[in-house]
Amino acid sequence: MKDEIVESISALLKVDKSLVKIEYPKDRTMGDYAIPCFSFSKELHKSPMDIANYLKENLKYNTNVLNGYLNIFMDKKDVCQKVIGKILNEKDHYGDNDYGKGKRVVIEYSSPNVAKPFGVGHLRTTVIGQALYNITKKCGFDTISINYLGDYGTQFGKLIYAYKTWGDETKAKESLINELKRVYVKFHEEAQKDPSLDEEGRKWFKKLEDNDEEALSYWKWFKDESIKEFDKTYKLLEIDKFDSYEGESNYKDKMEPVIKMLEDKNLLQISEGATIIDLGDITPALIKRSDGASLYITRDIAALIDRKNKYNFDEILYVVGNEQSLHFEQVKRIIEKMGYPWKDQVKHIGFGLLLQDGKKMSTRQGKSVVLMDVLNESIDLAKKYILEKNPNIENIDEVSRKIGVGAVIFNDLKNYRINDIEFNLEDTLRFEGNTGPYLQYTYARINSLLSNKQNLSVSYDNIDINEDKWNLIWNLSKYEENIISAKENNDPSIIAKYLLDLASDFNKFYAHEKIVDNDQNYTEFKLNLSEAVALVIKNGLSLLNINVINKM
RNA sequence: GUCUCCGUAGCUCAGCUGGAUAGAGCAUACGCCUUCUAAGCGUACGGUCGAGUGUUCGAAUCACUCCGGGGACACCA
Repeated sequence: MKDEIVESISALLKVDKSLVKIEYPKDRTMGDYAIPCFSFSKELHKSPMDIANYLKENLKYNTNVLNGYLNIFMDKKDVCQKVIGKILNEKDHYGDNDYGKGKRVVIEYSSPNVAKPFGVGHLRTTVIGQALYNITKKCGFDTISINYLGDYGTQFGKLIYAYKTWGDETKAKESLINELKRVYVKFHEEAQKDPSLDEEGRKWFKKLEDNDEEALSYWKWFKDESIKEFDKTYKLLEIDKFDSYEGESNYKDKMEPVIKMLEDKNLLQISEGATIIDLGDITPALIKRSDGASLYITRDIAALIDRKNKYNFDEILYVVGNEQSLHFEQVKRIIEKMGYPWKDQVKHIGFGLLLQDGKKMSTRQGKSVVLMDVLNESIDLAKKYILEKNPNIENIDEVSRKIGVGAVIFNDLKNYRINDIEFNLEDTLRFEGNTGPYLQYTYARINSLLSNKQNLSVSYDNIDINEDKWNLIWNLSKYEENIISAKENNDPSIIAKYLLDLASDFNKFYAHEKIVDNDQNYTEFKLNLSEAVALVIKNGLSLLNINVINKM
């Protein structure tokens, strides 16, 4: 619809298409599309009003002119028939588009640390990453998800030593993660008294690096058990699987070649005993410690080059906190200095902190909060609220799980990702206002209406499309452009806001008029419209990895 | 100190690739269920868009300066 309008205007005024901007009027009653005519004014040496009036005379659309804007009114019945028809026909595929057709995107996200509980610190990367994965696929990209586990480093030497020294096999069988946590704490306590323990840790890490069998088998055991443990959290979040599980350990033998390349290109310098790359106006990157050990950035560069070779991506997204922006800037500069022409394909998708009372979220002891605990707490609270509203509900466990988990995810995704978000379980689970449960409630409401549907074909002859309905239909037609915008900005909150707006429009419609009435044809039309809304809510929430509920 | 992000209603935030009277939710006060899920809808109250200067026909939006807050800044990841 938009393209046609741009074509006609640019032809009529003989101006370049890029000059023709199509906006949405602030007030929806002013029109469906708005063309500001100010920018033509300079080009054509006429007043915006004259230009707008000229367009009004010569365009085949129904228009009006106000304050230098040309407002266009679409044929409501025509749009309505097309949009509803398209949605009911395409169902879950409504909004599919080929924005990214033929292009490949790699997304790295979640990335919990092996041998540690899945902390709430990894919630944001997980849900933002997963939403971007879903959105990207919807846009037709060939998408690859990578979970880059923190599975390497001196702490594994310490863990092996600690487990060998103080580990209890029976406890380990119950929960290896808890047992590792216990011995790791013990290690640190003992190491305070006896610093030689740190040396033991380093020795075991060295053994691990040298592929010592015993060290490797412990390490592998820790890693396998950790992944099993993570899968419980992923299952609750309904994240099936990642296309690739990698770890820092995958790159232990790929770093030397990278360092060699850097050397060959004369990029390395020695400074204060360490090996660095000078990056001009930003902080130099530390490639090797003064003791010769490699660092995080070296592994990241090795991994990046490896992925480029392996996947030949058009874009790679790193869903990692804002605080690492310097790190990624360094990575990009180094890639560029190495002579690779694709540094602009590397994108850091940063996000703000999860705060509680204005401070980084942690337990009373200052430890990181276990994500599973937060989700379970949310589910319990949801259950309590649901039973207050509806004591006879069926499938209470399933419903409270979907609402409890969905609320936490929605709370994370509803705001612009760069901003810090305040986490308050009460607010998150509020059953009023801009929340996940509000959307799920709207869906459930529509779902119960739909039992009245008779699947008749609708005649549009005597149908009145009032403001409530038109707002809804117009909003439904904008779904695809919102998905694309969410991808362009790599920001799932665009979808979340869109859905809130849509649900709000539906609830107005629902409150203002009766949907099932005596007029069979009109009822069927309103039910079709309702079903279209339900399909889009379901579809949009699924992009955010949130489930809908049929009854609540 | 340098770099960077942020500053919009009492609170949480939209709007920011410049455009028509600055929008939601929560909170507060009212109103709406003999009729489809009131987890909803509506009304009222609430704003020098941190401050200033500039660019522009037009600035919450762009640029610069300042103020306030967060984060990063070499041997962690």
